[in-house]
Amino acid sequence: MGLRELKAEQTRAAVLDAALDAFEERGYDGTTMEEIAEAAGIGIATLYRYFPSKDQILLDPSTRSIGGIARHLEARPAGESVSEALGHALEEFLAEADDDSAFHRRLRAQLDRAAVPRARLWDLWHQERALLEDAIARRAGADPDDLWVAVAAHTTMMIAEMALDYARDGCDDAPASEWARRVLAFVGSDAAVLPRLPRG
Amino acid sequence: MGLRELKAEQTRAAVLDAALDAFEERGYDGTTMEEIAEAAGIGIATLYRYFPSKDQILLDPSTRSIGGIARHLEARPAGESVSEALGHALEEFLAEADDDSAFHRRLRAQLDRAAVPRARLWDLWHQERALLEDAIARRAGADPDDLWVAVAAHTTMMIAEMALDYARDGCDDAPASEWARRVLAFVGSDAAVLPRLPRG
DNA sequence: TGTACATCAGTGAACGCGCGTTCACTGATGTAC
DNA sequence: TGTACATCAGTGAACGCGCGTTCACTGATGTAC
Repeated sequence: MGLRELKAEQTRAAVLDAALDAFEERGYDGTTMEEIAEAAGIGIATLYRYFPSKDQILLDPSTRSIGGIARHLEARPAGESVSEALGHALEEFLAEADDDSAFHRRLRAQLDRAAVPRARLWDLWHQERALLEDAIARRAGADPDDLWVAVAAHTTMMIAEMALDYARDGCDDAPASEWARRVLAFVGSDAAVLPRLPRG
Repeated sequence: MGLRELKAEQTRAAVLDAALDAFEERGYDGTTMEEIAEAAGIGIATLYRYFPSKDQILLDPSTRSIGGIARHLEARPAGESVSEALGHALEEFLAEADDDSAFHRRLRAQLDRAAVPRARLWDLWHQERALLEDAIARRAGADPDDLWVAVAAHTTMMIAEMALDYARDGCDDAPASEWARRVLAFVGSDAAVLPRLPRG
């Protein structure tokens, strides 16, 4: 890595640091791009060179990790069934989240508080699910439009989302993968409480 | 209803009409509040008197119908099990959506295209789910923080979301309740493809 | 039924604000020879 | 190793834009008597 790239990385990190501090202190909407630039020690034009919009500052790590579950699924050995491979992919994805730095968690907390970035994050989750559907269909040799494929992807993402939520805010310190196990115990068992539609 | 309220309703409807036309023609971001006001035949200050922000124009019907599933659940007879009552509540909620006017569908299509309103809509879904959790817990006499309650609410909302999505964009003209049945066949059966976590 | 007053929708111009863009430029870093 | 040139990060001021707010005001509708 040349000196230029090194300095660019440093500048990028300085912006993230400055922005996070400012957001935590004054909130996302209460912080201007000018203030972020000043705190990061760069000019406003430079800031926009690194991040094309304010929300991209918060979304930077999320954007980089898009497609994670699908990639994990594709990396699983061919011998595993779809369920097994999906379980391992989910496990690995959640383990990554558990390993996330405190910095990532702080970013994520700010993400949840600001409407526009949150909308973008949801868009990313939607993309993640679409990628997962493709990966499931490929592994199963099924049509990506098969309903069971969509259901499998939706369910997996729902479990992932609940596991991450509870690992972050839940009542004990269990890691996300443990929460996924607990959730799954209620989804996949005979004791599951599902809506029972009338006139079956 | 007095003359004042009547005129207010008319004005509100005129704004929604004008805004929807404009959004469909030039997009949400490509339409200014001034243009909407002019097309609705009112002043800009009046427009802000009716809708405190641009996104609230698109969210108006969604905001009014918040808490629908939970209300349906609470209206079910006490004799029904949680699963049965949840099934009926879901069915009734989806039937309402199927009955929605073409106008509502057009609004919803624009909602899906604009980031900020979409974020607000997701917030509303989140609230809807929280209300449903409370309603489920009350009916079952359970603690609202029980994990099975959250799982039941999440799953129900997931099914509702998928059913509405497929009813809107799906490959055939089946109503949302029919799509819910199809989805449920993959969630609640032995054939369900769920992630199987390792080291159970 | 009429009168006097209260209430409130409607008005449009002016404004503050911050996002994101653009510009012509400087100077540091990288590279070719 | 030095020189000449290319590349590109960084700059800051100025700007366009549209959202949402505020203001003092008009006039229609509602109500008390």
